[in-house]
Amino acid sequence: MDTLTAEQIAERIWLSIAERRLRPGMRLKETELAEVFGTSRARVRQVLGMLEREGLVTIEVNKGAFVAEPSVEDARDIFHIRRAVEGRVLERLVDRLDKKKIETIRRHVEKERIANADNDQRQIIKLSGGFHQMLAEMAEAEFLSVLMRDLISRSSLITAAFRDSAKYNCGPDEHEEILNHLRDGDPEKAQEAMRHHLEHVEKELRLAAGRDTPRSLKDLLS
Amino acid sequence: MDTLTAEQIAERIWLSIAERRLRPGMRLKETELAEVFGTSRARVRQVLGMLEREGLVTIEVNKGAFVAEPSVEDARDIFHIRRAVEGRVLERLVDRLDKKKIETIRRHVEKERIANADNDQRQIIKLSGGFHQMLAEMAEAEFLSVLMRDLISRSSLITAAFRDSAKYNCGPDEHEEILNHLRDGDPEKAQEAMRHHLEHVEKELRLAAGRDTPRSLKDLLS
DNA sequence: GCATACAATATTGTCGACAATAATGACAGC
DNA sequence: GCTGTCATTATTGTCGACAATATTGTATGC
Repeated sequence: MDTLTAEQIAERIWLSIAERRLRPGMRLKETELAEVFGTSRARVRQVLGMLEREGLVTIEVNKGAFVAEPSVEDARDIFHIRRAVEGRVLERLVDRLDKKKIETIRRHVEKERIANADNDQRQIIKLSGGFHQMLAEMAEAEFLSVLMRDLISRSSLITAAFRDSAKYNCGPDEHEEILNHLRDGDPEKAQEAMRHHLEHVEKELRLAAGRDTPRSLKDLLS
Repeated sequence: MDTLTAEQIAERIWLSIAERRLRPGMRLKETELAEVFGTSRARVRQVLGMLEREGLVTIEVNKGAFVAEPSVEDARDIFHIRRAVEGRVLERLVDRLDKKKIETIRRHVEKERIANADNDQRQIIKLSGGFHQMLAEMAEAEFLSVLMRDLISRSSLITAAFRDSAKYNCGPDEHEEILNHLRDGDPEKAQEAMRHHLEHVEKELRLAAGRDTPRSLKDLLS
């Protein structure tokens, strides 16, 4: 892979943020990124624009790009909206799922299980988001896919920022439970399982008092 | 106004689409746009990227940018999701509105009324979207504002594509009704009025059979 | 010694030139 | 006269150079 596309670079940065290698507030210099990915500054700027739109970085004019620093309120809002959107997705899914799609999802969950067994963090993160993205795409509403992509990005950042352990331990069991209810054609239970899943993820965040992401040195030293 | 910012250019193009001067499918050549707005191609490309993310234009690699052509399904989906999102906004608003904010909204609706009386299409479109954007921002959830902006853009395109008359006759009366219920602290009635408002707008679209936007000459001549 | 002004450096913002690709038109062969 | 091929033109994609701005370092006056 010689020349990376903007999307590929964006994914790499997203993964670095989700893996907590890039922490909220960190500076993202254009020339550095360009060197790292062996590309031009122009492309890096394009990528940073995409990431800003997805809420992963903030860009200050004439200052530069930084990994975004979501607030506790942001975290709550995102999960709140996400519960609503995932609900709509499942609503739409019941009419649209056939054996073939169920099988596709099943294979995906299987991959998640393997990645978990291997403790392959990068794959775990990618596949975990991919599960929800796949459901949104099967709902066959263009905008829901776009929206879900956005929500997954922001959720990844929030998880990285507020989670206690470095481990991304949202195992595939809950995904499989949702899948099983979908297979059984039981939308209510699928909805319930999804709600439970999202609440579980949110509960594991430290949203109470201590925040992980000092906004500035001032906050850090006060 | 000598040099326009990317946002200003994007707004101008959005307005042209909403006013039906730019129709779905129309080609948007970079050099032409650059000349029209007295700017560089680089900036135009930046703007086109923004508009693509908002769903207003589609970009085909090595082909160029075109005004997006929403399908009937897209239209239904957008309004479906929009109803849900506007509902969440109103939910959050009840706890957050004070006299000052109510007054701000009231003044906005007043402006809408004036624009309507003057039959100033451009102002009508801007203010009509601005009403919903204002509510979303008062809900104080960053992501809801971003989301609403997106939904408003796409709704404008859909309205332009599927509406019978050229007139943008979503008058300020329904906005005022929502405002009144909010002022009275009656969330249920506000929700009801919003639902009615959005359904009214959607009902006025020709989403049944005939579509306004031929995807290609083949469709047009078959 | 401290603060302020100024210079040097680093970083981002903007643009125009060139390369790559697609669309169009001309021409030759049949 | 029609079709396929090639050349021409038009348009988009990419990049590096330069300008504008912010940051850091240095010196100077008090």
